[in-house]
Amino acid sequence: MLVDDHAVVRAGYRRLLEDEPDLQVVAEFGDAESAYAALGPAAMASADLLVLDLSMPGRSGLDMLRRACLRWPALRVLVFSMHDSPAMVAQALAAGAAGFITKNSEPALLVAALRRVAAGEEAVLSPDIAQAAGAAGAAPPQQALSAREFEVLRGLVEGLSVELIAERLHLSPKTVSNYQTQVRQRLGLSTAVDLLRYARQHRLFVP
Amino acid sequence: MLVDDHAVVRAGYRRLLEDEPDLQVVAEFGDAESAYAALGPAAMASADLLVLDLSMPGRSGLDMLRRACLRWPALRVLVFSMHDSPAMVAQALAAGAAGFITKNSEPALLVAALRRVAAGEEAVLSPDIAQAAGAAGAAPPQQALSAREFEVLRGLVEGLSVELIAERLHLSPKTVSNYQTQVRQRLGLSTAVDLLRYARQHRLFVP
DNA sequence: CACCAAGTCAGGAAGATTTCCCGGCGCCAC
DNA sequence: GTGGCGCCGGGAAATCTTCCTGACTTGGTG
Repeated sequence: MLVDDHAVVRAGYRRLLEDEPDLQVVAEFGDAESAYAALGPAAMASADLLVLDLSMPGRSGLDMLRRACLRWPALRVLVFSMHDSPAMVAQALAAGAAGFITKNSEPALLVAALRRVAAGEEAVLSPDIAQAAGAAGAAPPQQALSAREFEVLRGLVEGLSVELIAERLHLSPKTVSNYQTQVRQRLGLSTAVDLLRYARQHRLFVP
Repeated sequence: MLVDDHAVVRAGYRRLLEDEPDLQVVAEFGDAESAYAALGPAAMASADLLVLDLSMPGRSGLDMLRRACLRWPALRVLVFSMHDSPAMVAQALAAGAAGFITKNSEPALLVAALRRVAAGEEAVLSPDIAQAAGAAGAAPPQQALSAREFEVLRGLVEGLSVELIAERLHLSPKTVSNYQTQVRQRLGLSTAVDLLRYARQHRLFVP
Protein backbone atom coordinates (compact mmCIF):
# COMPACT_ATOMS: atom_id res chain seq x y z
CA MET A 1 0.00 0.00 0.00
CA LEU A 2 1.23 3.47 -0.82
CA VAL A 3 0.29 6.63 1.03
CA ASP A 4 1.59 9.89 -0.39
CA ASP A 5 -0.22 13.14 -0.98
CA HIS A 6 1.68 14.02 -4.11
CA ALA A 7 -0.07 12.04 -6.83
CA VAL A 8 2.69 12.41 -9.39
CA VAL A 9 5.38 11.24 -7.03
CA ARG A 10 3.18 8.42 -5.88
CA ALA A 11 2.48 7.27 -9.40
CA GLY A 12 6.19 7.52 -10.07
CA TYR A 13 7.42 5.12 -7.50
CA ARG A 14 4.40 2.93 -7.94
CA ARG A 15 5.68 2.26 -11.43
CA LEU A 16 9.12 1.76 -10.03
CA LEU A 17 7.94 -0.80 -7.53
CA GLU A 18 5.84 -2.69 -9.99
CA ASP A 19 8.86 -3.26 -12.17
CA GLU A 20 9.97 -5.66 -9.49
CA PRO A 21 8.30 -9.01 -10.12
CA ASP A 22 7.93 -9.83 -6.44
CA LEU A 23 6.39 -6.49 -5.48
CA GLN A 24 2.84 -5.46 -6.16
CA VAL A 25 0.92 -2.30 -5.27
CA VAL A 26 -2.56 -3.25 -4.14
CA ALA A 27 -3.78 0.17 -3.01
CA GLU A 28 -2.76 3.80 -2.80
CA PHE A 29 -4.03 6.84 -0.96
CA GLY A 30 -3.52 10.59 -1.11
CA ASP A 31 -3.96 11.39 2.55
CA ALA A 32 -3.45 9.81 5.91
CA GLU A 33 -7.09 9.80 6.95
CA SER A 34 -8.44 7.79 4.06
CA ALA A 35 -5.52 5.42 4.28
CA TYR A 36 -6.18 4.83 7.93
CA ALA A 37 -9.86 4.35 7.26
CA ALA A 38 -9.05 1.72 4.66
CA LEU A 39 -7.02 -0.35 7.11
CA GLY A 40 -8.94 -3.42 8.14
CA PRO A 41 -8.74 -7.19 8.20
CA ALA A 42 -9.15 -7.33 4.44
CA ALA A 43 -6.39 -4.84 3.86
CA MET A 44 -4.13 -6.62 6.30
CA ALA A 45 -4.68 -9.85 4.43
CA SER A 46 -3.92 -8.45 1.02
CA ALA A 47 -1.09 -6.08 1.86
CA ASP A 48 2.22 -6.89 3.51
CA LEU A 49 3.81 -3.47 3.55
CA LEU A 50 2.85 0.16 3.81
CA VAL A 51 4.96 2.91 2.31
CA LEU A 52 4.12 6.18 4.00
CA ASP A 53 5.01 9.78 3.35
CA LEU A 54 4.92 11.76 6.56
CA SER A 55 4.64 15.29 5.25
CA MET A 56 1.03 15.51 4.29
CA PRO A 57 -1.57 18.23 4.52
CA GLY A 58 -3.97 18.21 7.42
CA ARG A 59 -3.44 15.75 10.20
CA SER A 60 0.03 14.71 10.83
CA GLY A 61 1.24 11.64 8.99
CA LEU A 62 3.10 10.80 12.14
CA ASP A 63 -0.13 10.65 14.01
CA MET A 64 -1.65 8.30 11.46
CA LEU A 65 1.42 6.11 11.73
CA ARG A 66 1.11 5.92 15.47
CA ARG A 67 -2.55 5.06 15.42
CA ALA A 68 -2.16 2.53 12.62
CA CYS A 69 0.68 0.67 14.32
CA LEU A 70 -1.23 0.64 17.53
CA ARG A 71 -4.33 -0.77 15.96
CA TRP A 72 -2.57 -3.22 13.66
CA PRO A 73 0.58 -4.42 15.34
CA ALA A 74 1.37 -6.72 12.44
CA LEU A 75 1.56 -3.79 10.05
CA ARG A 76 5.01 -3.24 8.51
CA VAL A 77 5.59 0.40 7.64
CA LEU A 78 8.41 1.96 5.70
CA VAL A 79 8.44 5.74 6.01
CA PHE A 80 9.44 7.46 2.80
CA SER A 81 9.96 11.12 3.53
CA MET A 82 11.73 14.22 2.36
CA HIS A 83 12.77 14.99 5.91
CA ASP A 84 16.01 13.67 7.24
CA SER A 85 16.34 15.15 10.70
CA PRO A 86 17.31 12.68 13.42
CA ALA A 87 14.43 13.90 15.51
CA MET A 88 11.90 13.05 12.84
CA VAL A 89 13.45 9.64 12.29
CA ALA A 90 13.42 8.93 15.99
CA GLN A 91 9.77 9.91 16.23
CA ALA A 92 8.83 7.75 13.28
CA LEU A 93 10.61 4.69 14.61
CA ALA A 94 9.15 5.23 18.05
CA ALA A 95 5.72 5.50 16.42
CA GLY A 96 6.17 2.02 15.03
CA ALA A 97 7.78 2.38 11.63
CA ALA A 98 10.11 -0.41 10.62
CA GLY A 99 12.26 1.77 8.40
CA PHE A 100 12.94 5.27 7.17
CA ILE A 101 14.14 6.18 3.67
CA THR A 102 14.64 9.70 2.34
CA LYS A 103 13.14 10.66 -0.97
CA ASN A 104 16.47 11.46 -2.47
CA SER A 105 17.70 7.94 -2.00
CA GLU A 106 18.50 5.79 -5.01
CA PRO A 107 15.49 3.89 -6.35
CA ALA A 108 17.30 0.62 -5.70
CA LEU A 109 17.60 1.58 -2.05
CA LEU A 110 13.87 1.91 -1.70
CA VAL A 111 13.33 -1.52 -3.16
CA ALA A 112 16.05 -3.01 -1.03
CA ALA A 113 14.70 -1.36 2.10
CA LEU A 114 11.24 -2.68 1.33
CA ARG A 115 12.56 -6.22 1.08
CA ARG A 116 14.43 -5.86 4.35
CA VAL A 117 11.34 -4.53 6.07
CA ALA A 118 9.30 -7.36 4.61
CA ALA A 119 11.86 -9.80 5.95
CA GLY A 120 11.13 -8.57 9.43
CA GLU A 121 14.13 -6.34 9.95
CA GLU A 122 13.68 -3.34 12.25
CA ALA A 123 15.11 0.14 11.97
CA VAL A 124 15.96 -0.04 8.29
CA LEU A 125 17.56 3.32 7.47
CA SER A 126 18.89 4.84 4.29
CA PRO A 127 22.62 5.58 4.48
CA ASP A 128 22.27 9.33 4.69
CA ILE A 129 19.93 8.98 7.62
CA ALA A 130 22.00 6.39 9.35
CA GLN A 131 24.97 8.71 9.34
CA ALA A 132 22.92 11.69 10.40
CA ALA A 133 21.50 9.67 13.26
CA GLY A 134 24.99 8.56 14.16
CA ALA A 135 26.24 12.12 14.25
CA ALA A 136 23.27 13.14 16.32
CA GLY A 137 23.83 10.22 18.64
CA ALA A 138 26.53 12.27 20.31
CA ALA A 139 24.35 15.31 20.91
CA PRO A 140 20.66 14.62 20.41
CA PRO A 141 18.94 17.22 22.55
CA GLN A 142 15.59 16.94 20.90
CA GLN A 143 15.40 13.18 21.23
CA ALA A 144 14.50 13.87 24.80
CA LEU A 145 11.09 14.91 23.55
CA SER A 146 8.22 12.51 23.98
CA ALA A 147 5.62 11.95 21.26
CA ARG A 148 3.21 14.44 22.76
CA GLU A 149 5.85 17.04 23.34
CA PHE A 150 6.85 16.67 19.73
CA GLU A 151 3.29 17.16 18.49
CA VAL A 152 2.89 20.26 20.60
CA LEU A 153 6.16 21.61 19.28
CA ARG A 154 4.90 21.05 15.77
CA GLY A 155 1.78 23.04 16.46
CA LEU A 156 3.72 25.89 17.96
CA VAL A 157 6.11 26.02 15.05
CA GLU A 158 3.17 26.10 12.67
CA GLY A 159 2.03 29.24 14.44
CA LEU A 160 -1.04 27.70 16.01
CA SER A 161 -2.40 29.03 19.26
CA VAL A 162 -2.49 26.82 22.31
CA GLU A 163 -6.24 26.43 21.93
CA LEU A 164 -5.94 25.31 18.33
CA ILE A 165 -3.32 22.74 19.23
CA ALA A 166 -5.47 21.50 22.07
CA GLU A 167 -8.36 21.06 19.70
CA ARG A 168 -6.27 19.29 17.11
CA LEU A 169 -4.93 16.84 19.65
CA HIS A 170 -8.21 16.56 21.55
CA LEU A 171 -6.62 17.80 24.74
CA SER A 172 -7.32 20.45 27.32
CA PRO A 173 -5.64 23.78 26.56
CA LYS A 174 -4.19 23.44 30.02
CA THR A 175 -2.40 20.25 29.08
CA VAL A 176 -1.00 21.78 25.93
CA SER A 177 0.20 24.72 27.93
CA ASN A 178 1.97 22.38 30.32
CA TYR A 179 3.59 20.50 27.46
CA GLN A 180 4.70 23.75 26.01
CA THR A 181 6.51 24.58 29.21
CA GLN A 182 8.16 21.17 29.26
CA VAL A 183 9.32 21.48 25.67
CA ARG A 184 10.74 24.90 26.24
CA GLN A 185 12.74 23.88 29.23
CA ARG A 186 13.90 20.58 27.75
CA LEU A 187 15.19 22.46 24.74
CA GLY A 188 16.42 25.40 26.75
CA LEU A 189 14.44 27.94 24.74
CA SER A 190 12.74 30.94 26.24
CA THR A 191 10.96 32.91 23.55
CA ALA A 192 8.66 31.59 20.85
CA VAL A 193 10.99 32.97 18.25
CA ASP A 194 13.86 30.92 19.60
CA LEU A 195 11.58 27.96 19.19
CA LEU A 196 11.02 28.65 15.53
CA ARG A 197 14.71 29.20 14.96
CA TYR A 198 15.45 25.91 16.63
CA ALA A 199 12.97 24.06 14.47
CA ARG A 200 14.37 25.64 11.35
CA GLN A 201 17.95 24.82 12.27
CA HIS A 202 17.08 21.22 12.88
CA ARG A 203 14.88 21.04 9.80
CA LEU A 204 12.12 19.62 11.92
CA PHE A 205 9.01 20.76 10.11
CA VAL A 206 8.29 22.37 6.78
CA PRO A 207 10.98 24.78 5.57
CA MET B 1 -26.03 33.34 10.10
CA LEU B 2 -24.85 36.46 11.83
CA VAL B 3 -22.09 36.67 14.42
CA ASP B 4 -21.47 40.02 16.02
CA ASP B 5 -20.98 40.87 19.65
CA HIS B 6 -22.73 44.20 19.42
CA ALA B 7 -26.39 43.29 19.65
CA VAL B 8 -27.71 46.60 18.41
CA VAL B 9 -25.55 46.65 15.35
CA ARG B 10 -26.39 43.04 14.70
CA ALA B 11 -30.10 43.65 14.95
CA GLY B 12 -29.63 46.66 12.72
CA TYR B 13 -28.21 44.91 9.78
CA ARG B 14 -30.34 41.90 10.40
CA ARG B 15 -33.32 44.09 9.60
CA LEU B 16 -31.47 45.46 6.66
CA LEU B 17 -30.80 42.02 5.28
CA GLU B 18 -34.32 40.82 5.83
CA ASP B 19 -35.62 43.65 3.73
CA GLU B 20 -34.18 41.73 0.86
CA PRO B 21 -36.69 39.09 -0.21
CA ASP B 22 -34.02 36.56 -1.16
CA LEU B 23 -32.06 36.85 2.07
CA GLN B 24 -33.05 35.34 5.36
CA VAL B 25 -31.34 35.30 8.74
CA VAL B 26 -31.69 31.88 10.30
CA ALA B 27 -29.50 32.37 13.34
CA GLU B 28 -27.40 34.94 15.13
CA PHE B 29 -24.78 34.85 17.87
CA GLY B 30 -23.13 37.34 20.15
CA ASP B 31 -19.77 35.68 20.47
CA ALA B 32 -17.47 33.49 18.47
CA GLU B 33 -17.51 30.53 20.79
CA SER B 34 -21.23 29.93 20.80
CA ALA B 35 -21.37 30.46 17.06
CA TYR B 36 -18.64 27.93 16.55
CA ALA B 37 -20.36 25.52 18.87
CA ALA B 38 -23.55 25.86 16.85
CA LEU B 39 -21.87 24.91 13.62
CA GLY B 40 -22.82 21.43 12.62
CA PRO B 41 -24.38 19.44 9.81
CA ALA B 42 -27.77 20.91 10.62
CA ALA B 43 -26.45 24.46 10.56
CA MET B 44 -24.60 23.82 7.35
CA ALA B 45 -27.77 22.59 5.75
CA SER B 46 -29.89 25.53 6.80
CA ALA B 47 -27.42 28.36 6.32
CA ASP B 48 -25.58 29.37 3.17
CA LEU B 49 -23.59 32.27 4.49
CA LEU B 50 -21.97 33.44 7.66
CA VAL B 51 -21.48 37.13 8.35
CA LEU B 52 -18.79 37.53 10.95
CA ASP B 53 -17.50 40.43 12.96
CA LEU B 54 -13.87 39.86 13.88
CA SER B 55 -13.45 42.38 16.63
CA MET B 56 -14.96 40.52 19.50
CA PRO B 57 -13.86 40.22 23.11
CA GLY B 58 -11.22 37.62 23.70
CA ARG B 59 -9.48 38.07 20.37
CA SER B 60 -11.32 35.01 19.26
CA GLY B 61 -12.83 36.22 16.01
CA LEU B 62 -9.96 35.29 13.76
CA ASP B 63 -9.39 32.07 15.62
CA MET B 64 -13.01 31.13 15.27
CA LEU B 65 -12.86 31.91 11.57
CA ARG B 66 -9.80 29.76 11.13
CA ARG B 67 -11.21 26.86 13.04
CA ALA B 68 -14.62 27.09 11.41
CA CYS B 69 -13.21 27.14 7.90
CA LEU B 70 -10.92 24.29 8.78
CA ARG B 71 -13.72 22.14 10.04
CA TRP B 72 -16.34 23.15 7.48
CA PRO B 73 -14.62 23.79 4.20
CA ALA B 74 -17.93 24.45 2.49
CA LEU B 75 -18.66 27.37 4.79
CA ARG B 76 -18.89 30.74 3.04
CA VAL B 77 -17.87 33.56 5.33
CA LEU B 78 -18.11 37.28 4.76
CA VAL B 79 -16.15 39.22 7.33
CA PHE B 80 -17.89 42.41 8.34
CA SER B 81 -15.50 44.38 10.41
CA MET B 82 -14.66 47.85 11.54
CA HIS B 83 -11.02 47.16 10.83
CA ASP B 84 -9.58 47.94 7.47
CA SER B 85 -5.88 47.28 7.83
CA PRO B 86 -4.44 45.35 4.89
CA ALA B 87 -2.79 43.00 7.32
CA MET B 88 -6.08 42.18 8.94
CA VAL B 89 -7.74 41.67 5.60
CA ALA B 90 -4.94 39.41 4.46
CA GLN B 91 -5.18 37.47 7.68
CA ALA B 92 -8.92 37.02 7.33
CA LEU B 93 -8.71 35.86 3.74
CA ALA B 94 -5.88 33.53 4.67
CA ALA B 95 -8.04 32.19 7.45
CA GLY B 96 -10.66 31.21 4.93
CA ALA B 97 -13.01 34.16 4.55
CA ALA B 98 -14.52 34.69 1.12
CA GLY B 99 -14.90 38.43 1.53
CA PHE B 100 -14.19 41.43 3.73
CA ILE B 101 -16.47 44.45 4.10
CA THR B 102 -15.90 47.38 6.43
CA LYS B 103 -18.68 48.50 8.66
CA ASN B 104 -18.72 51.95 7.17
CA SER B 105 -19.61 50.63 3.76
CA GLU B 106 -22.94 51.49 2.20
CA PRO B 107 -25.69 49.04 3.15
CA ALA B 108 -26.20 48.18 -0.48
CA LEU B 109 -22.58 47.12 -0.62
CA LEU B 110 -23.05 44.59 2.14
CA VAL B 111 -26.00 43.06 0.35
CA ALA B 112 -24.16 43.04 -2.94
CA ALA B 113 -21.11 41.50 -1.33
CA LEU B 114 -23.25 38.81 0.25
CA ARG B 115 -24.70 37.87 -3.12
CA ARG B 116 -21.26 37.73 -4.68
CA VAL B 117 -19.97 35.53 -1.88
CA ALA B 118 -23.02 33.31 -2.21
CA ALA B 119 -22.34 33.05 -5.92
CA GLY B 120 -18.97 31.52 -5.10
CA GLU B 121 -16.76 34.52 -5.70
CA GLU B 122 -13.58 34.72 -3.65
CA ALA B 123 -11.85 37.75 -2.15
CA VAL B 124 -14.87 40.04 -2.29
CA LEU B 125 -13.65 43.36 -0.89
CA SER B 126 -15.36 46.64 -0.20
CA PRO B 127 -13.93 49.51 -2.27
CA ASP B 128 -12.12 51.18 0.60
CA ILE B 129 -10.39 47.96 1.44
CA ALA B 130 -9.64 47.13 -2.14
CA GLN B 131 -7.84 50.42 -2.57
CA ALA B 132 -6.03 50.09 0.75
CA ALA B 133 -4.92 46.62 -0.24
CA GLY B 134 -3.90 47.90 -3.63
CA ALA B 135 -1.83 50.67 -2.11
CA ALA B 136 -0.30 48.20 0.26
CA GLY B 137 0.57 45.94 -2.63
CA ALA B 138 2.96 48.55 -3.93
CA ALA B 139 4.06 50.13 -0.67
CA PRO B 140 5.16 47.89 2.18
CA PRO B 141 2.33 47.53 4.70
CA GLN B 142 4.73 47.70 7.60
CA GLN B 143 5.19 51.39 6.96
CA ALA B 144 2.00 51.77 8.92
CA LEU B 145 4.22 51.14 11.93
CA SER B 146 5.70 54.06 13.80
CA ALA B 147 9.40 54.18 14.50
CA ARG B 148 9.08 52.81 18.01
CA GLU B 149 6.71 50.09 16.94
CA PHE B 150 9.19 49.12 14.29
CA GLU B 151 12.05 48.92 16.77
CA VAL B 152 10.03 46.77 19.08
CA LEU B 153 9.13 44.52 16.18
CA ARG B 154 12.78 44.17 15.34
CA GLY B 155 13.59 43.16 18.88
CA LEU B 156 10.86 40.58 18.93
CA VAL B 157 11.93 39.12 15.61
CA GLU B 158 15.47 38.85 16.90
CA GLY B 159 14.12 36.69 19.68
CA LEU B 160 14.71 39.19 22.46
CA SER B 161 12.57 39.17 25.55
CA VAL B 162 10.44 42.15 26.40
CA GLU B 163 12.84 43.13 29.17
CA LEU B 164 15.85 43.04 26.89
CA ILE B 165 14.11 45.21 24.34
CA ALA B 166 13.13 47.65 27.03
CA GLU B 167 16.70 47.84 28.17
CA ARG B 168 18.01 48.35 24.68
CA LEU B 169 15.57 51.16 23.99
CA HIS B 170 15.79 52.60 27.51
CA LEU B 171 12.11 52.13 28.08
CA SER B 172 9.93 50.58 30.72
CA PRO B 173 9.08 46.93 30.04
CA LYS B 174 5.54 48.06 30.37
CA THR B 175 5.88 50.38 27.43
CA VAL B 176 7.48 47.72 25.28
CA SER B 177 4.69 45.38 26.19
CA ASN B 178 2.18 47.97 25.12
CA TYR B 179 3.98 48.51 21.82
CA GLN B 180 4.04 44.83 21.27
CA THR B 181 0.29 44.73 21.56
CA GLN B 182 -0.04 47.63 19.13
CA VAL B 183 2.22 46.02 16.58
CA ARG B 184 0.40 42.73 16.71
CA GLN B 185 -2.89 44.52 16.32
CA ARG B 186 -1.79 46.68 13.43
CA LEU B 187 -0.35 43.75 11.58
CA GLY B 188 -3.19 41.40 12.47
CA LEU B 189 -0.86 38.81 13.90
CA SER B 190 -1.67 36.81 16.98
CA THR B 191 1.15 34.41 17.74
CA ALA B 192 4.85 35.21 17.94
CA VAL B 193 5.47 32.75 15.17
CA ASP B 194 3.14 34.60 12.85
CA LEU B 195 5.22 37.65 13.63
CA LEU B 196 8.41 35.97 12.55
CA ARG B 197 6.80 34.67 9.40
CA TYR B 198 5.61 38.14 8.57
CA ALA B 199 9.06 39.61 9.04
CA ARG B 200 10.58 36.93 6.90
CA GLN B 201 8.04 37.36 4.13
CA HIS B 202 8.65 41.07 4.00
CA ARG B 203 12.41 40.75 4.24
CA LEU B 204 12.31 43.07 7.22
CA PHE B 205 15.32 42.03 9.22
CA VAL B 206 17.98 39.86 7.69
CA PRO B 207 17.72 36.24 8.83
C1' DC C 1 2.95 -10.92 39.19
C1' DA C 2 4.43 -7.18 41.68
C1' DC C 3 6.78 -3.15 40.94
C1' DC C 4 8.98 0.76 39.19
C1' DA C 5 9.92 4.21 35.67
C1' DA C 6 8.05 7.01 32.24
C1' DG C 7 4.48 9.04 29.60
C1' DT C 8 -0.17 11.09 29.43
C1' DC C 9 -3.62 14.17 31.03
C1' DA C 10 -5.38 17.88 33.68
C1' DG C 11 -6.67 20.81 37.92
C1' DG C 12 -5.18 24.43 41.54
C1' DA C 13 -2.57 28.29 42.95
C1' DA C 14 0.77 31.73 42.45
C1' DG C 15 3.12 34.65 39.63
C1' DA C 16 4.16 36.88 35.28
C1' DT C 17 2.41 39.00 30.97
C1' DT C 18 -0.74 40.97 27.97
C1' DT C 19 -4.39 43.75 27.03
C1' DC C 20 -7.31 47.67 27.57
C1' DC C 21 -8.03 52.19 29.01
C1' DC C 22 -6.30 56.37 30.27
C1' DG C 23 -3.49 60.58 31.01
C1' DG C 24 0.45 63.55 30.32
C1' DC C 25 4.02 65.09 27.30
C1' DG C 26 6.16 67.15 23.00
C1' DC C 27 6.03 68.11 18.08
C1' DC C 28 4.21 69.72 13.87
C1' DA C 29 0.74 71.53 10.84
C1' DC C 30 -3.08 74.26 9.67
C1' DG D 1 -3.77 77.73 19.65
C1' DT D 2 -5.72 73.80 18.75
C1' DG D 3 -6.19 69.33 17.04
C1' DG D 4 -3.86 65.25 15.61
C1' DC D 5 -0.28 61.94 16.36
C1' DG D 6 3.47 59.68 18.16
C1' DC D 7 5.79 58.75 22.59
C1' DC D 8 5.80 57.01 27.35
C1' DG D 9 4.04 54.55 31.14
C1' DG D 10 0.49 53.62 35.24
C1' DG D 11 -3.62 50.87 36.90
C1' DA D 12 -6.77 47.16 36.60
C1' DA D 13 -8.47 43.23 34.58
C1' DA D 14 -7.91 39.39 31.79
C1' DT D 15 -5.04 35.80 30.30
C1' DC D 16 -1.07 32.74 30.20
C1' DT D 17 2.82 30.39 32.25
C1' DT D 18 4.83 27.98 35.65
C1' DC D 19 5.17 24.80 39.25
C1' DC D 20 3.13 21.22 41.88
C1' DT D 21 0.23 17.56 42.41
C1' DG D 22 -2.36 13.27 41.44
C1' DA D 23 -4.65 9.73 38.70
C1' DC D 24 -4.21 6.50 35.16
C1' DT D 25 -1.89 3.57 31.51
C1' DT D 26 2.23 1.18 29.61
C1' DG D 27 6.43 -1.22 29.20
C1' DG D 28 9.88 -3.48 31.02
C1' DT D 29 12.26 -6.18 34.92
C1' DG D 30 13.51 -8.95 38.91
